Amino acid sequence: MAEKVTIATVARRARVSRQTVSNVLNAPHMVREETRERVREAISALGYRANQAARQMRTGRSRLIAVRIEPTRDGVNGSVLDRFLHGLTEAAEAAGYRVMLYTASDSRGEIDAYDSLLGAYDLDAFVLTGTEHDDARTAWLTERDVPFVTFGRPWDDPARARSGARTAVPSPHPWVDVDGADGVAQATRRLLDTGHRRIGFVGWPHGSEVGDDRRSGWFDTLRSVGLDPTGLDRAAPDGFAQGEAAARDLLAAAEPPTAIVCASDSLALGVLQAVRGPGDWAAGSDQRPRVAVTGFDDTPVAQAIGLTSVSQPLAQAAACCVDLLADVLDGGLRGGAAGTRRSDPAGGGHAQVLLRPSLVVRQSG
Amino acid sequence: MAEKVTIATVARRARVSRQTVSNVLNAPHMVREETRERVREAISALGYRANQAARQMRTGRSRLIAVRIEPTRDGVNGSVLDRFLHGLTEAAEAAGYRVMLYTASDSRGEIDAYDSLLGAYDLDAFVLTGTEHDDARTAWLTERDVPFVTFGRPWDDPARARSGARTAVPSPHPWVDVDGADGVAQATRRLLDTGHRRIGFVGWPHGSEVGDDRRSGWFDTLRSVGLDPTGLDRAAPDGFAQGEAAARDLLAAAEPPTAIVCASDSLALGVLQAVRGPGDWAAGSDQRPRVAVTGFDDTPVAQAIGLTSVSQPLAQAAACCVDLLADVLDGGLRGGAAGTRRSDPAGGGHAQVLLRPSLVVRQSG
DNA sequence: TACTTCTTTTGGATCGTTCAAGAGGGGCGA
DNA sequence: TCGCCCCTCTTGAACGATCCAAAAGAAGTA
Repeated sequence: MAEKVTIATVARRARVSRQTVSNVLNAPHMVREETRERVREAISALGYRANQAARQMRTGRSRLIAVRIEPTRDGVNGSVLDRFLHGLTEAAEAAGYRVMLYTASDSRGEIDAYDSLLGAYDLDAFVLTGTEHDDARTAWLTERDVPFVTFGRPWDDPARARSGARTAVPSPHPWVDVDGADGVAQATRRLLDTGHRRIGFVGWPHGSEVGDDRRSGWFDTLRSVGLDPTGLDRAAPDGFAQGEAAARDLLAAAEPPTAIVCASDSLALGVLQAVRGPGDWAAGSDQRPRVAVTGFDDTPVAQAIGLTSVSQPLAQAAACCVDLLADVLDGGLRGGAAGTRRSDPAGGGHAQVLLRPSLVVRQSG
Repeated sequence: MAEKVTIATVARRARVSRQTVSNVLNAPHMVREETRERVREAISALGYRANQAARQMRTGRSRLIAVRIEPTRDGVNGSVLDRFLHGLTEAAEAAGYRVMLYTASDSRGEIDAYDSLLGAYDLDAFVLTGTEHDDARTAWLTERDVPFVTFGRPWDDPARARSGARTAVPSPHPWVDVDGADGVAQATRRLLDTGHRRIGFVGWPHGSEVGDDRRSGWFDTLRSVGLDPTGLDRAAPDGFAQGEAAARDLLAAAEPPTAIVCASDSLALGVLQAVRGPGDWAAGSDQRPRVAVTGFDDTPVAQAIGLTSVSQPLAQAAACCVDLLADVLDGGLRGGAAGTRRSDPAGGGHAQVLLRPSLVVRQSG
């Protein structure tokens, strides 16, 4: 077992003091070029790595970011969080941070978890996935000046949230989100472009912010080209069977739609079932279905089944979360990720990023 | 902002010394009942929480466990790791540990990650998911006496691995796994019980340990009742289209199988496609398919589509991983999880746990 | 009373790092 | 020449916990 390498070991070898080594690491400009080089050489020769615990004790910063891991959701959308987590971990590593997990069964439990994590591990920041109306968690964190970013808009004021970053309204906290309305609009527009005129929508029951936002993308797009969406949408809880039932209902109308846009892949899978013949299922089939179907989230199932779906840039969203946090934590030293639509804080508001999803076109539509 | 609560704050309030407070926390038996109570009262009144960084600096233990988060796999099986992670985090919290994530693109990168994590954060242990033949990572960790558990058997010697814990062969390191062969055997046996005699198998190409293990469950079960499995299995890389192709090939045989067991839900989904009529897809349908199909992993897709599938007890597996680590780290203070088949170390080997999966029967078979 | 033994408490040292303050040397203007 | 500043580097102290050695107190024994 090799001797433990500390800053003192490095200092001895480079024939300087501990503080100089520390300066090379944290404030290189204060050290003369020649000395800096000598210290760097010693560091890599000895394989020195700064001990985070000791650093944390002095600075109060742990370089740790916490994110909640939720129990797998019902339905097909299980792997979304998974992909986000992976992106988050990767981006955090690049920025010199690590990701720590915690669980909680509800908002109250999540706040307890914050308390415990902050007390024991001095966490630097939190990433919240999914935001609620009038969120108790964001209030708690804000009150205590704990840095955090949400993946999901603060939906407190629907009218404001709807417009999102497009008008750069001051935000109560930094957030990153994917523009669901835009994704659904892309899907709808493409169907219009390929000649469809009666385009239906199967989404979640009214009242869910994310669901209403996605529906608005379909609604507004139809209206913008002078088509009447009335009677062409159905609301159903997320799920295969619910999607199928909604689609059957929609198709039983006097003038059934020739295409259906869905708020999730789970619903879309059910809709496809209601709509398609057996031969169409094959991934390799180039046979067009009778009714075009579009999903949302581009889950592995959509990929397997050949379902056209709206794909969220999860890795990019995760990278943005880390960027925003790094801005707060490191004092704006890092630039934003490339290609993001970023609204910088204005009038006391916080940074907000709204990403555009992309449409992955497959055989289903 | 409240004053920071340290062990000294608690000591002052309870009118004892710091050491006495520390003893109450780490060696309560050394402190007189009355004093102990007074200190406990002060701790909860002040909301004191031990600072892990300071504790770690003195003791060298961080109470942190690391696990790799992999990029989402191809195919339907995305949420398996997700569920395992959730269970791991929950079990770790209960045992007083936290879970930290890291990424790596290959074995070499993973070893670099170990090095970095150990150097910077003094990690207590690692959980490896998925094991390879002749794994470089386990060798590295063993060499440096870093505690770890693998979720997945060490497959170094196929003959030995096949028998698993059933014979309690000394293991090179602690591991937890799910008995895939047993899961497939359960599925096969159930098909036999419901009258099937020609039962096929669609699995991965030979050479993958997990795949061969699952195939053996089907093979051995047929043989045990005097049936000949010859010609009734097909090998295909994981995926929907591959499963469909394999099934078509199988069904084109002179005496096609009346039921097909699959090594994954992805394959099963493709097999179902090759096998079923359109009406059978509905989750609510009670129409029996022409050919019974069984998957593996009980993914959300299987749940949505009504596919009979073998379900891995992932939460339990995660809890076992934590138990085994706690045994090593805390010196065997904790008992094993209830209801596990546990082989305790014998003759210098390490603890190993082989869990039984369960069959979730749905409409598909 | 003095000595021993056992329990409980105390003060000081320590882990590895960064902060605050200061020392030493050279350049520059008065 | 002196004083001042700047640049570079060094020294001592601190963060908050635990470990260690030893003191204080209680109780038993000669």
